[in-house]
Amino acid sequence: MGATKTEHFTDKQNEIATLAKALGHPARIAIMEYLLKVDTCICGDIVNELPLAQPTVSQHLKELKSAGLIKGDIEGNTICYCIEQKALNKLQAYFGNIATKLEKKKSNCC
Amino acid sequence: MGATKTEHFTDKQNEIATLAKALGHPARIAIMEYLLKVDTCICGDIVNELPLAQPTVSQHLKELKSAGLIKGDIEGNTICYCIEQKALNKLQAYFGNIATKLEKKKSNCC
DNA sequence: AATCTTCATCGTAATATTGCAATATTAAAC
DNA sequence: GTTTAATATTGCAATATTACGATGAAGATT
Repeated sequence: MGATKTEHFTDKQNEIATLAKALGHPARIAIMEYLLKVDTCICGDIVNELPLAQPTVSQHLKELKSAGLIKGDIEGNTICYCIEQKALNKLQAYFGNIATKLEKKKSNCC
Repeated sequence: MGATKTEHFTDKQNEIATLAKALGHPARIAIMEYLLKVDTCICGDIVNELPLAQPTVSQHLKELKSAGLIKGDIEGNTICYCIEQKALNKLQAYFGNIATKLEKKKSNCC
């Protein structure tokens, strides 16, 4: 096996899982944090920021992009990668909602 | 390889990545949502809620637990699994913070 | 005590991920 | 047009994940 049975879950569940999965690696968290920190988007130096080889970083960027967490614009022979705000808003809303509901419940269990 | 190079990243980055990774599967998202919805914690019927075999569900629960997203108390021969609120608060805070910073930035790029 | 119920673990097959060296691609610089 | 610089792609080895049948452990039921 090894293949996730996505068919059986709702679109929303799959969407959140995809976003979470893409962030489920410290290198990709580090990339997001770097993109958040940097003002200009001359993002060629992500490789220098990370302790990983260039192809590996490129692959992580690709995964973040295909999950919709970042977008990349070609600009000459450099590429400008940026955080896709919409995706982060979704995550914020999702976890905010859960946290709020948990607060209300105030666990009558465990 | 296949093994993540966690040593090179900060504890915080690894922590968030671990939480995100654990949520990076629709079945585990579904489990969390079910735990959130259910009032009582007679959680033996998670298996019935999901389109997966019992050992698979058990394994997903184990992963959620080892990531610190849920906790489980043995109660007779059933187990009461509940959401670990602290973990959800961390996620909320993390993504809330990023979303806020993005809002302030108002992208001068891409 | 034999049985049932609930859940965990083991073993294993199929597939996915991680990481990198080597190699391509593409555009700017010369 | 050749070189340089920045990024992507390919191919591959090591490891991890996903899923499930079979089996085990342990309390509850009869």
